[in-house]
Parts: sequence; C-alpha cells; structure tokens
Amino acid sequence: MFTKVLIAEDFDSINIALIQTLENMGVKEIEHAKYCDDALLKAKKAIQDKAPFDLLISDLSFETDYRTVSLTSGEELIAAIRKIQPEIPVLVYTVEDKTFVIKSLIEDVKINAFVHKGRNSISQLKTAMETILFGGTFISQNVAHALKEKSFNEIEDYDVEILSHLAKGVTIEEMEQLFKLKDIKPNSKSYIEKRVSKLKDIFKAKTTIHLISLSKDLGII
Amino acid sequence: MFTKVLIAEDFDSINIALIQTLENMGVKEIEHAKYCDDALLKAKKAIQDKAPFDLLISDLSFETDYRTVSLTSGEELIAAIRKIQPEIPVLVYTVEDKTFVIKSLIEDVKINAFVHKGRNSISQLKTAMETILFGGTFISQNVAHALKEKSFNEIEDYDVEILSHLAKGVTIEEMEQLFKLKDIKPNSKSYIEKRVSKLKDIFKAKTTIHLISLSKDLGII
DNA sequence: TATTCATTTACGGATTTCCGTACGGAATTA
DNA sequence: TAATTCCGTACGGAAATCCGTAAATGAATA
Repeated sequence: MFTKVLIAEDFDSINIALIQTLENMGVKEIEHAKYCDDALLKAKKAIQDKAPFDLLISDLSFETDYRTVSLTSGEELIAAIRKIQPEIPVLVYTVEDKTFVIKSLIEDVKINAFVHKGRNSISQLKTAMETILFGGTFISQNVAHALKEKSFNEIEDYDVEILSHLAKGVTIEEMEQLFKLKDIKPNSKSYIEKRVSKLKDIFKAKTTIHLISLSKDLGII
Repeated sequence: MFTKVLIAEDFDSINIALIQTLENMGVKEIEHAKYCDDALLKAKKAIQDKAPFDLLISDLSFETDYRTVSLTSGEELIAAIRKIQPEIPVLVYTVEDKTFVIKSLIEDVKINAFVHKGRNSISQLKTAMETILFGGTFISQNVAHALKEKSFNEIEDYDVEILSHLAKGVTIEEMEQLFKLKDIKPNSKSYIEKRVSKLKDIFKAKTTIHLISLSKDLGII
C-alpha cells in the first residue's frame, strides 16, 4: 500500500472522509491541503526532506475565497507537482463529469485514476489505489464512456477562445479587433464567422446562443 | 442537542463525515439515505414508530443513476417531509450558491439553516444546529448576501420561458409562433424582443448570448 | 521561379436582431 | 365620460449575423 499520501481537497467534509478511509487502509502518513498552493508547498517540502509523497489525491475545482492564490485548479496543481516530481501517481477525486475534461485528463495529463464522487465513490477510491499500485489506470464506470467521445478532438484552443468571448458578450466584430490587438491569428471577421459556423455544425446547434448554451453544459467554457 | 437526525445526501464521502461529526456532537440516533425516496420512507416509518426525527439535514442535488426515483431533489424531499411532519427543522447542506435558490429556500420554503459546503463547513454545521436549537435561523456567511439580492424579484416565469427557449436554439421569430401555438401571451415578436432587452438591462448583459451565459451561471435556466 | 494546394481574407446580399417610435385597447382615475 | 396610464402590438431603420463566392496570401513542391 502507499505509505505517504497528499490530499488536495477544499471541502472539509470530504477531507474528513478521505483521511478516515486512508487510515483504515493502513496509509501511514496522510497530509491534506485545502488550497492548491499549500499542497504544492507540502510536496516541495517532502522532496527536500527526502521523503516525497508516493501518491497525490486531488480534487479539480477549488472554491475561491478571500485568499489570493496562484494555483486555482486541480489541473494546475497536478502540472506544478509533476514538474518537481514527474513520476508521482495521481488520483483525481471529483464531481466533474464532463467528457471533455475527463478525456483530456486521462489522455493528455496522463493521470493514473479518475474517481467520480458519488454514492459509492469511496469503494471505488480503494479499488483505484490498488489498481495504481499494480501499474494500471482506473476510471469510474459511470464516466468511462468519456474516453470514447469523438467530436472533441476537432476543437482547438482557438475555438475555446472564440466561445468564451462570445459568452462574455463580445461580438464577432469586436473580436476581430481584439484578436488583432492580442496578435491572435486568424483574426478576420469572416474567418471567425466561419469557425463559429463550423462549431455549430459539430455541436448540432441551431443558433449561436444555442452553441454557447451547449458549450457551457459540456464544460468547454 | 438533537437526538434523532435524518441525513439525505448522495455522496458517500460526505455521509461519512456527517455521521462522524454528529456522533462527536453526541447525537444518539443517526440515519442516512442516499436517495430522497429512501429518506422519505425513513421519515414516515419514524412517525409510525412514534419516534419521529427531530432534524433533517439534506443536500439539494442528487445524482441520477440507474434507479428510478420519484423525488429527485432536496427541495422536493423537504416539501414531502414537511407534508407529513410540518414542524421538523430543516438544515440544508449543499454546494449550491445561487442567490436565486438560497433566497427562495429561506424566504419561501422557510428552512431553518443553510450551510454552504466548503473549507469550514463542518464547524458551520455545528453552529447552525445550535442556532436551530435556540429557534434561530442560520445562513453561511459567504452566501448571506443572497438575501439582499433585489433583481430576481423582477423576473417572472415568462422570462424564464423566453430564456430557456433561447438557450435551446429557438429564435425570437420562432418563439412568436410557438407562443401562439401554446397559447402563451403576450406573444408578439416585438414584445418578446422588448422583454429580452429588459432582461439584458437587469443582468447588465452586453449581448443576448451574454445574457444566456449569465442566466446559466446564475442557475435560472 | 513557377505551380499547386490549403489557409485566410474580402466582399455582398439575405436574414435576424436591435432599438426607438408610434398606435390601439384595456384598466384606472377624476 | 374624458383623461391618464399601462400593456401589448406594429413598423422601420441601423446594426449584426449568416452564408456563399471570390480573391489574396503563404507554404510546399517541382
């Protein structure tokens, strides 16, 4: 079993449950952080002390509050920790269920396990940890279909840029200027229009409003 | 302190934490249900046994799964339980933070406490329970501003109807026909346009797309 | 350098939204 | 009954979008 585990999770109630669970599983050292920044600090310190963590369990979304932080999400935290400790196994424990996000976590970020918070997530967590120990990859049954999704491969950062500007109330006309200012290419009104139109095809959206609505549902923006 | 508490919460991890917390507070009998339907059954049974619960702690949103249920949300559960046991105190423990929802829970549903899941929610939960014991109403600091919100009073079902149709890709032109078909009045294109324009004022939205984006963020649609 | 092909931009007309104004009817008040 | 206000509708011009076509640019290849 793992001996030293780092938990990054903002909700106190879930922290309590995770700690209790890991203790029952016989994990010797358990540390938890309610902020990503703190988690990174703990990871750094552990390396300095020549006693690095051998597993990271992390949430994805962290509530913002009065405190100003540099790392705002689990994705950022994972990237930051992987930078100083590339080989650390990562288990994501989250309510997130957007296929877009899950697919990218497994295939791009290459996390070792994705456990979806839910009615039986604690037993899944245990199984996931055992699977990681044996070098495998775990993903919760009820979201496993995410890996089969096709259409998202076609969507690039450029598209996300357009979509989020639209959602923030920027017109295509304004976007043309904005893109030129920020030196984002292509930036012609015509091209942006074409791209929006293509996105509507991909998502089978009837209007641009519909497109933005769908994008939000899917968690793309 | 309360002696018999019913918990309605789908996530196993949070259940673990809640039960542990209540035990530490000295609550004698604790029952929990992962489905609203089960919670209602337990409440009914307790009344039949002449030993009703003296507090309900409930989440608001429950994940849907293979099981077909009749009660799908915390709001519905609260209504159902209040019907058979009108005087039971209710504490809502949830991640929900839409001012829209909170305001209605406190002012219309008249729940006794609203605790927002977060970094220090367990200590808030304890305070909330003590407050209820003394006949008070508790609401988490960080969402307390919800009660002061004004603008939502101005929004009617008619507006929500328009907004959700827009989000589904219906144009205003089509909506005029649709409303006439469904006998929703007013239904002139001109009036719907005006209404949308007014909503943009209220929400300070720059474009209609922006308006829909904001509406989704606020949980109105 | 010339050729080809794909990408990006420019343009223009049809449609829709946007927004102000004006009209008609119903309810309210004097 | 006349006057006022409110609500819904009608209309029209300006702006933005939608969508197809054509021109320009640029990279790769011969």
